[in-house]
Formats: sequence, C-alpha cells, structure tokens
Amino acid sequence: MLGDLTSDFIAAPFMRRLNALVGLSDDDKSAILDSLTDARTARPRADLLRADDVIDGLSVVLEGFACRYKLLPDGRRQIVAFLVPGDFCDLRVLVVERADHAVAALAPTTTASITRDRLLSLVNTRPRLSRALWWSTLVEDAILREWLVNVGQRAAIERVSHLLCELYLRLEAVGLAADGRLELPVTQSELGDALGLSTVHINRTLRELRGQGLLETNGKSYFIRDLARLARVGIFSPDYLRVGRDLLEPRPDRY
Amino acid sequence: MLGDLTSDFIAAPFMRRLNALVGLSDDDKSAILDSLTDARTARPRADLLRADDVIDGLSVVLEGFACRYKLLPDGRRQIVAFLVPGDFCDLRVLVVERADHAVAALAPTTTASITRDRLLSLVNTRPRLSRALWWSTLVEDAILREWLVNVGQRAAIERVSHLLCELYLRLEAVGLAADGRLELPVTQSELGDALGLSTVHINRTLRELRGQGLLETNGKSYFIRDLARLARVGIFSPDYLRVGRDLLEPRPDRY
DNA sequence: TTGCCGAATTAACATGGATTAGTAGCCCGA
DNA sequence: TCGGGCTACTAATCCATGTTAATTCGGCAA
Repeated sequence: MLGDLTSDFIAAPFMRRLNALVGLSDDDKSAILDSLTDARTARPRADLLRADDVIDGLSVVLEGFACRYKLLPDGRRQIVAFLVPGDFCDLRVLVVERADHAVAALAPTTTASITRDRLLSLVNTRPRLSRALWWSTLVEDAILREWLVNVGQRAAIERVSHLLCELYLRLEAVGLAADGRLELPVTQSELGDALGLSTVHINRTLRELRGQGLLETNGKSYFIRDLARLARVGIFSPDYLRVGRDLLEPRPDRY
Repeated sequence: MLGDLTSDFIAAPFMRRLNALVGLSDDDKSAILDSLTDARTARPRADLLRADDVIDGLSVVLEGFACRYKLLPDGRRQIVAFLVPGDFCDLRVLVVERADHAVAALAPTTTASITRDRLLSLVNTRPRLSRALWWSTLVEDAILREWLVNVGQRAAIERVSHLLCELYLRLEAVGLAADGRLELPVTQSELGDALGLSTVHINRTLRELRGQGLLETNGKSYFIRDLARLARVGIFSPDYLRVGRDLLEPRPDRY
C-alpha cells in the first residue's frame, strides 16, 4: 500500500475516473486504494512496459502522461493511445500475460500496481469494481476506433482539432484541465506519431489553428479559445468517450 | 436452437475459432451451440446493427462477411473491422447496451444470436467459454491497434498487402482459405474505406501488386502467389492475431 | 556566462495519393 | 433483348502532406 494521505491525493484522478461511471461504494474505494502498491516514477521516454514483456500485474497511471505505441522494424512509430492519470497500462493482464505493444512515459509519470492475484480476487468479489474495469476497457476500445476514423478519414487540421478536443475532455474529467486550458507534455513529433502526420505538418497545422483564433499555445500549455468551434473543425462528438454511460446509470444493479 | 446437423455444419467456422485457443470440452461446445437461436441471413449492404441500437443479445457471424464502420456527418466512412465467420458482432453487449458503431453485411451473411441472459449464465458457469470470449475481444483489440498502425504509418502498397495477409490468415484459420486462395466479397471501394485510401488508389495498388507477380485477382477471388513476399511488402507479422496464444495454452486451468 | 542539445519553427521543394472524368464489363430486372 | 446501375479500371491533373534543410529558441550543465 502507499502512504495514506499521499496516496489519496495522488490517486485522486484515478478514483475520480473509476467513480464516474459506477458510483463505487466507500468500501470498494478503499479496497482498491489499499491494493495499490509499488508506486514508482518513470522519466520521460522510459518504457513502462515493453512489447513481449511478461505482465505480472496491473499498473495504473497516477500522475503524468504516457502512450501506447507500436514500432515498425524500420523505426516508424504509431502511438495507439495516450494514457492520462486514471488510465490503466495493461488491463488485458487479466487474461493475457504478454503485451503486443509497448507503453512509454512521455512526461515524468507515476504509476502504482495491483498484483494479478489481488486483482482477480477484487474482481470476483466486487461486481461494481469489475464493471468499472470493463467500462474502462470499453472506453479504450471506443477511443481506438475513433482514432482509426481520425487517421483514416480526417484531414490534418481536423485530426489535430479532434485530438485536442478529446484530450481536453479526458483531462477535464480527471480534474487536470479547465477553462479551455490544458497541459500536454508531448512534443510535436509525438503528436505526429499519434496522428500519422509529420512533425513539420503538425507545426503548420497548429499555426493554422492559432491563426484562426481557435488555439493559443505556449510551450506545452494549450489554451482552447473556443471549444465548440474547435469541435466543429475536428468533427468531434464526445459520445465515444462515454460509451453507454447514460444507459448504465439508471440500472446500476442489473448485473 | 438451430437445426442440428445444419447448425453443426454452418457453425463450423465459429466452433473452430472458439476451439482454437482454449480447447473447449464437448460439453462446452454443445452448450454454446444449443444456445444459438434465431439464425437469419442479411443481404449485402444491410445493417446487422446500427449505431445507437439497443443490443439485446450477442450475434455471431456464421457465414458471409461483414464490417464494423463509423460514419462522419459528411458521409465519409471508416471501416474499423472486418468480421469473418466465427466473429462476434457485438461482444460488448455483456456490459454496454448500445453500440457506438454500426455493423453491416458486405456479402449475404448468416448470423445467429444468444440472448443476453443466456450468455451471462454461460459465462458464469463455464470458465473456459468465458476465456474464449475474452480472448476474442483481445484479438479484436489487437487487430484494431494494428489497423491504426497500418493506416497511420504504412504506404498504400504496404497497407493493401498487410490487409491481404491478415485476411488470408484469418480466413484460413476458419477453413475458408487455403493454398493462397481466398474470396473477399468486398468492393474496392470498401477496401478503400477500410484502409483510408480512395477507390482509385486501391485499384492502382492492386494493379501494382499484380504487376509484381504477388497477386492474382479475378473478381472477388484473390490468389496470393507468394505469401512470404507479400508479408514482406506489407511489413506484416502475424503475432497480433494470436495474442497470448502460446502463453495461455500451457496453463489452461489457471483461471 | 558559455556552449550544447533537443524542440519549435519556417521555407523550398518533392511526391503520394485524391479528385475528376471518363470507358468498359457485368448482372439483373423489365 | 434492352437498358440501368454497379463495379472495375484507367488517365490527367491537382493538392495535401512529406522531406530536407536551416534558423531560432529555451533549458541545462560546466
């Protein structure tokens, strides 16, 4: 377990996220908090998980920013997901022991772990917790599908806008963005790897968004001046971030 | 339930697929076969599932060919997955009631369903079946990630080659392709929607592959003349289609 | 302070793939 | 049998994005 006060504080985004859907009981909350062990902080660029690593437990991002990625043999890299505080590194540990992709920290990133056995017993005894985990994976899937749409169909300016909208909402949901302001501790080259665009073109596109008065940037601080308009440019609709949310709440006791 | 002999026959690819990983018992097999009801055949272009549809059960593709897709308001379409016999239309029915994307038949497609309640009871009483379903979703996820890599990083000829390799292996796994020959009942425009390329460019690219002696096509019949070489062109590695396979088999009783 | 290095930025140029605009083949229904 | 509507296929042209290369900026270590 982690230090109590500290852990509550650091784990706030995580709990906020789990709580958002299923309304965990206090008991559930402390059960999962007490299961978190082995907090550690990774430096930017460090791998949290390498492809083919044997996974021995579930890690949660508590602070920082990370990504899932896959490499081609010639060095091309596709980032297939961004992980923000509250996201899991490797939920599929429940079933599979080895990852097919790597996870890397992009900013200094603190994670904590739950052992596989502990996780399995939590899941078996706490249905709401189990549902919360399921929900997490489903949202991840939905995001992945939306990213495929993004990269497959949208033009550069639409892609960038869409990603900014998504990240703003996700960070806002865990209390890390507000009033249009967010910190994205990623380089333009990393944005490019996520969107299938070159660094240069990311830069051009951000300039264009700034020119249209939609965005201000200052280093890694982003200020979305008009979220509604940015969403229109990015053909962004937030539905996919709340998969089944409204439907689950009215009947939380169904399963 | 479906007619017995007929159902065994039609459901062969499905059972083959479930069986591939976890080695179901005869008992498991008949349990799931007996749960299949309501077989129906959809025509090409018919939606099997519409976005926002309330899902009342799990459908399995028994015969034919289908796709998951998402539409942008202006009509652009991204196909986010192909479903071959043995694939599930909507596994997330276990948790969520509404789909965030649609599923459409591309060829005449026969599906059968399992009611949600029946499915839940199967899952609760048959751990190996439950594992098989989990595995299915994980493979789907892995494919989705690989598609994102494909569309985000690979050039057109690589993308097309990669997809052909993937579909060949997936169809071969359920007994629907062999000796380099496969039937793809999809139009070139549909391939384009899956790969983020225009119809015209799909056509050019197929011509190029034919020109290089890698491929022969005749209508919707494809003949891969040299799978190894095609895989090299497509930077294709089949690992992602067997997520954790080798790791699960040695300890099938672990959960 | 100086020097270094990675990241941001910009400009010039190159190109892969989109778009447009056709023709031709094929199936199917009248 | 004909005609209509897809789908395959091709060529010409255009443009969004990649590539290359150089400059600037900011932080950080000596």
